[in-house]
Amino acid sequence: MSTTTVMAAEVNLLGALEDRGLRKTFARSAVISRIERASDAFTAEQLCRELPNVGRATVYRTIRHLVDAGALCKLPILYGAPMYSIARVEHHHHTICSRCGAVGEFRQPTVERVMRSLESEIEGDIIGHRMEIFITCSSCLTRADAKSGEISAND
Amino acid sequence: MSTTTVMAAEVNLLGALEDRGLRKTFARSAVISRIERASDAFTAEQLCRELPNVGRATVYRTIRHLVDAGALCKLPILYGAPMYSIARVEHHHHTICSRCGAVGEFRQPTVERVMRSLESEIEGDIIGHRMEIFITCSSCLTRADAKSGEISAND
DNA sequence: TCGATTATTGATATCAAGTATCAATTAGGA
DNA sequence: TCCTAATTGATACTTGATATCAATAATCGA
Repeated sequence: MSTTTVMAAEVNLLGALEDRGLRKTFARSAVISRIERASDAFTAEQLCRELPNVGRATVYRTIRHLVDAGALCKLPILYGAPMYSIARVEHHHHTICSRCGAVGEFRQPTVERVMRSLESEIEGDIIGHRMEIFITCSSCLTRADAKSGEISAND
Repeated sequence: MSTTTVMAAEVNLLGALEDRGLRKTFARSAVISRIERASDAFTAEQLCRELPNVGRATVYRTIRHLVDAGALCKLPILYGAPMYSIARVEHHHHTICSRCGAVGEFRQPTVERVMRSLESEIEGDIIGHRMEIFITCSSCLTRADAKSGEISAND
C-alpha cells in the first residue's frame, strides 16, 4: 500500500492570485510571504496578530481568495477557528495532531479507490470527499507530557 | 463491498445524559425531544429558534453534553455553523448534500481496513479519523434546479 | 412530606470569528 | 503622467457561542 507523505513543494501563491486577475499589492504580498514562510497550518487570527500592519479585513479577504483559487486548504476543526494549510498537491488528506495541532498531508490511493466503489452504493452523485486522521504526532509522543487539550473526532 | 446505509435506530438521548449523572429537566427534555423528532441534521441556532421557551445557553449546553456523551455527532462544515446529527451507530461516516445540506450516515468496513493499514505508515499514533463525502443527493438531482449555494471540500 | 442541598436555568453581558461599508489610497494600463 | 478601477483598512456590525450569577427546580435524607 503506497502512502505518500507529501513533501514541501514549490507553490506560487501570488501567481495563483494573479492568475485570477487580482493585483499584486503590498498587503497581499505580506500575507502571502508570511504564509509561505509558515511550515505549519495556521488560523486567520494568527496571521492578523503577526501582521499588525495589514488590516484584518485584508487578511481574511486574501485567505478567502487563496482558498477559492485552490491554493490553500481550509480545515474546519471540531472546536475553534478553522485552520489553513498550503495545498501542495492536487488532492490529499490531512493528519492533525490532537495535542499540538500540527497538520500533515498525505495521499492514499486506496482511499480514492474506495471512493470510486462507493459511487454505486451511495444515493446521489459524489462530488468530493474529505478525510482527516487524528493522531498524536511523534514529537508529542517523545515529549510525553500527560496533560492535553485534545482536539478529537467523536464520530 | 458492503456499505451499510444506517437506518433510524432507537436512541435514548435522555438516557445518555442520565448515565452521566445529569438531571432530567423540562428544558433538557424539550431539547431532546425536538432532536429525536428531527430526521435531518440541524444547527444549534435552528433549535433555539424552534424552542423559544428554552434559553439559548441551555440549548447550547445540552448539545454539548450530548456530544460529550457521544450521542450526537458534531459536523464542522466548511462555511457557517456546525451541524449536529444523532449518532445512531458506534462509528460511521457522513454524506453531506452540497445543495440542501442533508446529512446521511454510512458504515464502510473498507475505510476502517485502510485506516489499520495506515497505522504502520503514518508517523505517530492514530487516535481517530473522520470522513465526509460530499454529494448531490437524489432528491436534489430530481428537482434539478441549476443554482445552488454550494458547500464543498476544496481538498 | 419537608427542608436542605446541589444542579440547572436563562437573561444578560461578553467574547470570538468573520463580514459589510465606504472614503481614502494605490496599482497598472493608456 | 493621468485616469480608472481595484484595493485597503478603520469601523461598525453580524453571527455563533460562552461566562456570570441570581432565581429556580430536582433530588436526597430524615
